[in-house]
Amino acid sequence: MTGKTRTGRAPPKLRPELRKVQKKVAKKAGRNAAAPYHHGALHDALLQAAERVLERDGLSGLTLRAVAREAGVSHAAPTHHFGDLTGLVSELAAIGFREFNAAMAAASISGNTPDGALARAKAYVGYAQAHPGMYGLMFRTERLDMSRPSLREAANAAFRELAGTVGAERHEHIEAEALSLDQAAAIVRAWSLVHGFTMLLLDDRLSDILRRLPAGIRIDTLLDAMLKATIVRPGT
Amino acid sequence: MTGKTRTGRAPPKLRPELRKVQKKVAKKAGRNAAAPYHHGALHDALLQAAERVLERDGLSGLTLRAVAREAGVSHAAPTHHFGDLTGLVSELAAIGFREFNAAMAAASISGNTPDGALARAKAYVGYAQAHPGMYGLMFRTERLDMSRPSLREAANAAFRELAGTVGAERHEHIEAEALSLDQAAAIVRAWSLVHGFTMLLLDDRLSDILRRLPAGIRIDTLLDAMLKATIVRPGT
DNA sequence: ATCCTATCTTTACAATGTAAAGATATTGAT
DNA sequence: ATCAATATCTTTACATTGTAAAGATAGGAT
Repeated sequence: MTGKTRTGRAPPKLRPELRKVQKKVAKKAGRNAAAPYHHGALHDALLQAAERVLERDGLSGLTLRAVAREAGVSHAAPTHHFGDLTGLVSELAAIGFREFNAAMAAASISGNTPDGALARAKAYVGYAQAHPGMYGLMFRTERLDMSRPSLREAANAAFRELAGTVGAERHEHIEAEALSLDQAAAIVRAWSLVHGFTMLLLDDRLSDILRRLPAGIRIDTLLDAMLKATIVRPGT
Repeated sequence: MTGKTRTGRAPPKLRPELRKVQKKVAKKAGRNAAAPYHHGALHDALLQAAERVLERDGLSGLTLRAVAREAGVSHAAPTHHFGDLTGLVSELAAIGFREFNAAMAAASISGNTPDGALARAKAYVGYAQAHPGMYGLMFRTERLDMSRPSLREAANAAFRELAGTVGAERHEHIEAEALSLDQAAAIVRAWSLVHGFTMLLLDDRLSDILRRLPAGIRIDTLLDAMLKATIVRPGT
C-alpha cells in the first residue's frame, strides 16, 4: 500500500478559524504579479496549453487537470470556459482543422497542375506527421462534439477544400450541396486513401511493411509510390 | 482538501474484532450456488463480458470495473487474469482479429475471380459495420500492447491474408518476408482505401456526403462505386 | 458608489485503475 | 488421504480524473 501519505500535495487540514488567515497569507505571498487572480486571456492560454499537453503526452494525457496545471491555474478553471472536457477537446480540434486548412492552402499554391493533387496528398499526410496528436483528435469522434459551430465550420472548410481538389482533377466544378454518385465516389476514394494511410501510419501499422522493404526506403517513398500508382492522369 | 468523507462508497471501518464476523455473515447470506467463490472459467467469461460491454457502451464504457460487473465478479478480479486494462483490451482485440480473419476467409470462398477482391473489400467493411466497437479497438494503438503474442499473431494473420489477396490480384506470389516497393505500394494502397473508408464511416464522417447524394443511395452503394472505380481489371 | 456579472479558486464527491492483503478453492507431492 | 503450495477471487485502500457547487475577486454598467 502507498500507506500514510495520501498526497504530498495537500497540507494537513487546519482548524477553520486559522484557514481564512492562512489563505489570505497564501494569497499575498504566493500570488504575485506573475499570477493575478484574473488571468485575462485564459481561454486562449488554455487552448495553447492543451495543444502542448496533447503533443507532449498524447491523447490519454490530455485531461482537464493536466491542461489547468500546464496553464498554471486551478483545476476547475477550464470548466468555466469550455463546460467540460468534450468542450475543450472540440475547440482544440477546431484549431487543428484551421491549421490543417492553412497547411493545405499553402500546398495548393502550385495550382492545379497534374502534380497538384500529389502535392496536396503529401501535405495532408505531412500535417498529420507533424501534429500526430492533433490529427488523431480531429478524427476521434467519441471525444468530440461535432455540433459545435466552430468545429463544424472548420471541418466543413476542410471538406470543401478536398471536394474542390477532386473536382479540379475531374475538370468539373463540384457543387458541395448536391453530389452525383460519381463525384461522391471520387471524393470518398481520395479521402479514404489519404486518411487510411495516415491512420495506419499514426497507429504504427506500417512499420512492419517498411521493415520488409529494401533498406533505405522511407515512409515518404512508400506514400509516393502508392499515390503515383493511384492517381489517374487525365487525357494523354 | 477532500475533507472528512473521502468516499461514501466504503462503509465506515469497523473495529477489527467485528469485521471478521461481519464478513462471514455477508458471505453466507450473499453468496449462493449461483456465485461460487471460484468462477472456474473467468478468463473467457471476462472476455465475453468485455465484448458485450464494448458493443453496448462503446469504447469509453469499456472499463475494468464495468467488465467485472457484467461478469458478476469483484472489481479487481480482471486484474489477476489480464494484469491491467491494456492486457484485457489487447486480448479482446486479438479475438477481434480472429473473428475478422474468419469473416474474411468466409468471403474468400469465391476464389480469385475478378470480383473476388471486391467481395473481400465489402466483407472487410462489413465486419467493421457489424462490430464497430471491436474494429475501433483493434486499430486504436494507444490502448493496445502489440507485443502480446496472441494479438501480434492474430494481427499478422490478417495482414498475410491481405497481402495474399493483393498478390493474387497481381498474379504473383507475395513473399511476406521481403517486399518490393511495387508490392508494398499495392498492399498499402488497398489497405489504406478500405481502412480509411471504414474509419471515416465509423467516425461518422460520411453522413454529410450521403445526405448530399440523390435520395435512396446507401453507404453500400457508395462503397461499391468507390471500389469499382478503383480496382483495375487486369488484361481485357 | 453600488450592484451585477464574468472570471477564477476551493471544496466536495463519485468513478476508475491499480496495488496489496485477505479468503477460499485446487493441485500436487508425499 | 493429508497438507502445503499455488491459483483464483474478494476486500480494502488510495491517487487521479471529471464535474458540480459554492466562495472569492475583479471589472463594468448604471
